[in-house]
Amino acid sequence: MTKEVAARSDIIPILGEVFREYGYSGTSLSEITKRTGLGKSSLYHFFPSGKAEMAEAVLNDIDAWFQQNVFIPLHEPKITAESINAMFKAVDRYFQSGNRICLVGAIALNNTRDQFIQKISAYFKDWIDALALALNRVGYSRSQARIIAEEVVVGIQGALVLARSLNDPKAFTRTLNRLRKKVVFCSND
Amino acid sequence: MTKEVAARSDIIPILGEVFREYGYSGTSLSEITKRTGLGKSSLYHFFPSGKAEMAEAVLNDIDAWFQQNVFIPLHEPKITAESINAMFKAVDRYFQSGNRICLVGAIALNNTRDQFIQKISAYFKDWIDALALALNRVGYSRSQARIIAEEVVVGIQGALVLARSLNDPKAFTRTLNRLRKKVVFCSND
DNA sequence: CGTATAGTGTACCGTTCGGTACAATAGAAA
DNA sequence: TTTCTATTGTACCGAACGGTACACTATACG
Repeated sequence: MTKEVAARSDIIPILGEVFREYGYSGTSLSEITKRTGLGKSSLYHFFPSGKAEMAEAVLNDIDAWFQQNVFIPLHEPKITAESINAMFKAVDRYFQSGNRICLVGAIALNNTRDQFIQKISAYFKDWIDALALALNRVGYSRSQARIIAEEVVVGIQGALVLARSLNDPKAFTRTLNRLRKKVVFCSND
Repeated sequence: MTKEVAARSDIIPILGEVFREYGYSGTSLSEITKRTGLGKSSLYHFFPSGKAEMAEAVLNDIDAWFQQNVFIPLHEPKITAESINAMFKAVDRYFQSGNRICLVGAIALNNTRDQFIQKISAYFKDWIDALALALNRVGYSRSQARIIAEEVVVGIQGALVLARSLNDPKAFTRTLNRLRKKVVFCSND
């Protein structure tokens, strides 16, 4: 019952790493067996529908992380500039200061997107909605909050692309700092 | 000599479409034969090294387009705000107002990146360099021009991710307009 | 015309793909 | 111990993969 290692939930992060590295179609089951140390039979025991179910589980895992660490905190009624600052910290931690890509965004750019379009669009919608709500509560007008929230999410995604393209994680850090300063310290645009 | 249809250069845009749709690893030769109408033997006649050479040709094609329509115009010594406006127009046309993704960015997020890293990083470096130079000539300080140039490219890439994720090309148009206004009309940040 | 080269159709190669069948094992519960 | 379920190793499947061999046709050029 109280097993030290709960297999299924333990391998999901590994699956995430692999998908991040090879993309969905580029990830083979043999690579997954290598990295997880599990044979095919075990994998199909945990994920009867195979690769698609694994990716789904990874996306759910990502969504859960963002719900807990980003979206829900932004929904707190008593929100301050510091709370929004905290979001930037969480984001920086999650994307390892630009060394980690956004799997959701990466999948969105491939044809794999069609298979996971609900989760992908929900991820970005939830993020923008939560941030817009928080910005509104912190003083921005409703429409202004929407615009800035979208700008922040766009900036984060673009910065991840650029950091990866230039092999320069600092590009992500620069963008994150720029966005944080813009949102938290001043509202003049 | 003066053939009506020069096969190799004609199919490169088709290859681009296919890679955009399926990603590099997700694109199979059989899909390519379907879309181009060419058999494997013809494909290997034009691209002896196979899929990798096709992708390389596509990336070269993209680079040539951006050199001609974006980078070189930005290097014109006599540059005006209107010239920068023209860049935004060219970008909007290329990405079909948010209905087309950036293949370079998409490849950058996959492990395929390692194979094409030089071309990918050159693409973004050239873009930012050219835009920064133009912004500098138009009145921005050198350091300010760099920062804004990066912000613009980051914004474009992020907007393409978001537009694709939300199935909402308008998100791209919104971002492009925001960036254009910020860069062209005012320099207060 | 003849000849050379550019381009193509067909059949095939070995490998890897995602996925399945099933018997064997491990471990907790009784 | 027995028993049940959770987990795994091994062997295998047909299909698709990227790529090659080679003979064939079309076309340009002398």
